[in-house]
Amino acid sequence: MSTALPLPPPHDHDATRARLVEAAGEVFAEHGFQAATVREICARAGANIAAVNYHFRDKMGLYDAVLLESICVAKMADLRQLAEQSQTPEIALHQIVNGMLRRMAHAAERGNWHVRIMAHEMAHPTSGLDRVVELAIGPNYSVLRGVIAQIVGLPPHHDVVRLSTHSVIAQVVHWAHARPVISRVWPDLEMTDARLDQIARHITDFSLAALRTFAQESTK
Amino acid sequence: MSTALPLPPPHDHDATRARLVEAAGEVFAEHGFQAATVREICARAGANIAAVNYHFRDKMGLYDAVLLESICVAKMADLRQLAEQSQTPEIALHQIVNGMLRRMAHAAERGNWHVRIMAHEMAHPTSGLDRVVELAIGPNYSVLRGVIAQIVGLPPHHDVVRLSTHSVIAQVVHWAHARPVISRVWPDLEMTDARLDQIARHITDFSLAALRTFAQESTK
Amino acid sequence: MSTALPLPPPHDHDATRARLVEAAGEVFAEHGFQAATVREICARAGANIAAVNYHFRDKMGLYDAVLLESICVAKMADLRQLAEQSQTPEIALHQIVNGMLRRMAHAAERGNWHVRIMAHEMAHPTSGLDRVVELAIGPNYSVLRGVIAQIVGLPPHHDVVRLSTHSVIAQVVHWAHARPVISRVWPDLEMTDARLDQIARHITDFSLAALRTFAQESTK
Amino acid sequence: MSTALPLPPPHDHDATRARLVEAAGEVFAEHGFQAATVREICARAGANIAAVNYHFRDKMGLYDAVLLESICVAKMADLRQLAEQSQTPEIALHQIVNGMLRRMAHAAERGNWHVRIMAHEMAHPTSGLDRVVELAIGPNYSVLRGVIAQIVGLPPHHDVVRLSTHSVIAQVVHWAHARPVISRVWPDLEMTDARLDQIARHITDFSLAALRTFAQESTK
DNA sequence: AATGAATGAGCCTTCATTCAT
DNA sequence: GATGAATGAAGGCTCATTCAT
Repeated sequence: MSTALPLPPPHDHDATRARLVEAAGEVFAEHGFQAATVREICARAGANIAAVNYHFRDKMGLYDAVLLESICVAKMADLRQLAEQSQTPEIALHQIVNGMLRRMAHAAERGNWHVRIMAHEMAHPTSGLDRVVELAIGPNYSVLRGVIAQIVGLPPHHDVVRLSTHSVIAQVVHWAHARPVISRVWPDLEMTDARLDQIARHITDFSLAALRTFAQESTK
Repeated sequence: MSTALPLPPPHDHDATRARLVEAAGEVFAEHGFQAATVREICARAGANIAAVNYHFRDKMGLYDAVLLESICVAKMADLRQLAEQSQTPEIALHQIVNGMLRRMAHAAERGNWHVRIMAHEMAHPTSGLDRVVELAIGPNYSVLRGVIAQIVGLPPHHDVVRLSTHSVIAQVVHWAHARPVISRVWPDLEMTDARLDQIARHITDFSLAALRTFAQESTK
Repeated sequence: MSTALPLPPPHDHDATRARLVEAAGEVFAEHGFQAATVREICARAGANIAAVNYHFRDKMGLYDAVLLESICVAKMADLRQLAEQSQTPEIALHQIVNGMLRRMAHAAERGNWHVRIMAHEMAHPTSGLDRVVELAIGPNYSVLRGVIAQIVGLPPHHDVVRLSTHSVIAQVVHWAHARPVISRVWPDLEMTDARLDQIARHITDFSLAALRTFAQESTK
Repeated sequence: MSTALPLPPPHDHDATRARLVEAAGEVFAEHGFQAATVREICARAGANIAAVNYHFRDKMGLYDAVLLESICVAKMADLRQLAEQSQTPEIALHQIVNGMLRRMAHAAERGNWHVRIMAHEMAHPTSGLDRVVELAIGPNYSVLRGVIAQIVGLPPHHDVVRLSTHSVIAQVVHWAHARPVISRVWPDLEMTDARLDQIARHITDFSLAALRTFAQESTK
C-alpha cells in the first residue's frame, strides 16, 4: 500500500462478491435455501440479478460460498486456544460455554446469520453440511471432548465422555435453536449481558456438578 | 350406507381431508413450508390438485391443520400423567426423559413427522407456533419444571429451576435437532433400543447429579 | 350427436390443445425450435403462458406434438392410392410429382407450416425426425420407388432406381427448400396455378425422359 | 516485426478476427443464428467474451462477416473456369455436377460449415442472403444455365432452360440438404469417393438424357 | 487496443390458486 | 360436492451487450 503493490487492484469484483455473500447469508438464514430468492439477495446486496450467476454460477454455488464463509468465521473463533489458555479444565469449560453461548445469543442480530443458517441445515441438510462439520464443527467438538475427558478422568472416546460432551453442547446450542419457543414460555426473558453471564454460569455449574459426580464414580 | 345411498363416494370427505393432513405432514417435514409443493402433497394423498384449496382454503390453511394435528398428537402423549404415576420425582424425571427421547429418536421415521415440523418452526417460525407452544409445549414444560422444582427444592419460578429445566430439555431435544451433525461426528452411532436406554439413562444421571448438587447448595 | 353421446363433451381441453399445436406449428416453422418462444406461441393461440406446460409438459413436448400432427397430415395425403388409381406408372409419376409439388408450393402460406418445419429439421435434426421418416416420409418414398422401378424395369432395390427416386424427389422438394434463393435469381417468377402446372409437367418430362433412356439401356 | 516492436501481442488483431469468423461459422452452422451463443463462439476461438462486440459490433455483424467469408470461399470455387476449360458442354455439366456434389458431401465435416450455413438460410432467410445470392450463387447459376442452354440448344432465358437448370441444381443440392432423411431411408449408404463418383455420374446421365430429349423436341 | 466486471431483458418453467362445470 | 382446465405471478437462469479500466 505504501510503495509497490505487485497485485492488481481488487477492482470491485471482490467487493461485489463479498456483499453478495453477506446478503445471501442474511436471506438464507431467514428463509432457508429454497424459499430464499436470488432477487431479494441481489436487491439487498445492491447488485444486478445476474450477478449471482456471474460470480457463483448458481444459487447453489452462492449457498456453498455462504457455507464456506460460515466455516471461516467459525474457524477464527477457535476453541482450541481458548482451552489451552485456561489454567484448569474447569475454567476451560466455562470459557468455552461462555464463548459459544454468546455467539449463539447474538445469532438473531443482523449480520450474525451463521448460526441461523445451521438451524436450517439441521432441519433440511444439504451436501455442504459435510464440509462444515469436517472443518468447523468437528475440531471444536474434539476440543470440548478433550476438556471433558480431563475433568471426568476418562479417555476421550469413552461413552460417558461423548455423551457428556453432547450434554454440554446441547445446553448451549439450545439457547439459539429453541429461541422461538423459549421466548414464548418465558416471555419476560431478556438476553442482557448479565443474563448471558448467568446462563453460562448455570450451564457450567450444571455440567461440572454432573461431571464431578461421574469422576468420583469412575475412580471408584 | 344403511338403506339406499345410491353411490357411496369412493373417497369419504373426511377421509380425503385426513389423508391430505398426513401427506402434508410428511412433505412439510421434509422440505419446509415454502419448498413443499401442493402438487406433491396431493399426489401422495391420492387427491385432486384442487383438494387443498377446497378443504383448507390455502396452502397455509393446510399447514395450520398440520400444526393442529401435531398439537393433538403431542397432547395425547401428556407428560402430566407420566409424572403423577411416578413414585419419586427422580423416577418421574427418568420417565419423562425416556419418553421424550424416544419420540425424538423416531422423528426420522416415516409417519413421525411432528418433530421434524418443529425443527422447521425453530428455523423459521410461523404464526402457528404460538398455539403449538400454548397448547402442546407449554403444559409439558410446566410439568417438567414442577418435577425439577421438587428435586431441587426450590419454587418453580426460581431461575435455577427454569434454567435447569431448559438444561434437561436441551439434552433431550438435542438428539433430534442435531442429528445431522451427530451422525457426522459420531459415524458409528446407531440408535438401537439399547443405545436409547443408555442415552436416556445418561441424561437423567447427568441432570440428577447436577440437580442434587444444586439442592444441597440451596438448603445451606 | 343426435341421440346419446356416451362420450363426455370435449370441453375446451382439446380445442385449446389444437390451437396451441397450430400456433406452435407456425412459430416453429418460422423460427426453428430454439428461436421460437413459448410466449409467442401462446399469444398466437390465445392461451395462457402456462398452457404449454399444462398440456405438453415442455416446449419440447409441444414440438413433439407438432411433429406428430405433421405426420398425421402427411399420412392423409398418402401417395399409395394416388399411384394405384393411375392407369400407367408414367401417369402415376405425374400425379405424385404434381401432388407433392403443390404441397411444397403452398408451404409458405399461412397454415401450411408442415413443410417449413421439415426445412428446420434438415438444418438441425431433432430426435423427432426418426419418427417422421419412419411413419410419413419412408412409406411415400417406397411408393415412389415402386413406380420408378416399374418405369425403368429394374427391381426397387437397384441403385439406379434409388438414385433416380432421389432425383425426382430432389426436383420437387427443391421448390420448397430453395425458395428463398429461387425468388432472388428469378425475381419475376410467380407461383400461379399455371406455373405450378408447368413445373410439374417439366419435372415429370425431365424425369421420364431420363428414366426411359435408362430403361432402354437396362434391357439391352 | 522488422525492428523494435516492444511487445508483439500474443494474438494478432486480425488473427483473432479470423479465428472468430471460423469458430462462428462452425457454431452458426450447427445451431443456427439465434440458437448459437456468443459465449461458445468466443470460447472456441479462444477469445474474450467481449471480442465479438469489439470486432463486429454485433452478433449479427459477426454473422454478416461469416456470410461474407462464405461468399469468398464460394467465389474461389468458381464454376466459370470449370466450364470454360471443358471441351464440350456435356463434359462441363459433369465437371460442375461433380464439383458441386463433392462440396455438398463434405459439408458435414469440420471446417466445411459454409453449406450448412446455407441450409439455415433456406429455413429462415436473413438480410445477408441477398448479397450471398448476388455475389456467389447467382454467377454460378448463370454459368450452369449457359451450359444447359448450349446442350438444349435454346436461349438461356427460355423457361425450359431455367427449369432444367433448377432440376440439375436440385439433384445436387439434395444430397446435402436432405442428408438427415436420406441416411434414414437408406441406412447402408456410405459417402465414399466411389459412391460420390457414382452419384455424380447418375445425376449427369439423368440430366443429359432429359436435356437431349428436350433438344430433339426443340429442333423439330 | 482489449478486457473482465456488470447489466437488464427475456427465456422456460413451476407455483398456488381459481373457475366453470 | 368435487374436479380438471386454465391462469398470472414469480421463480432461477442465460443471453447479448456495455462500461469502466
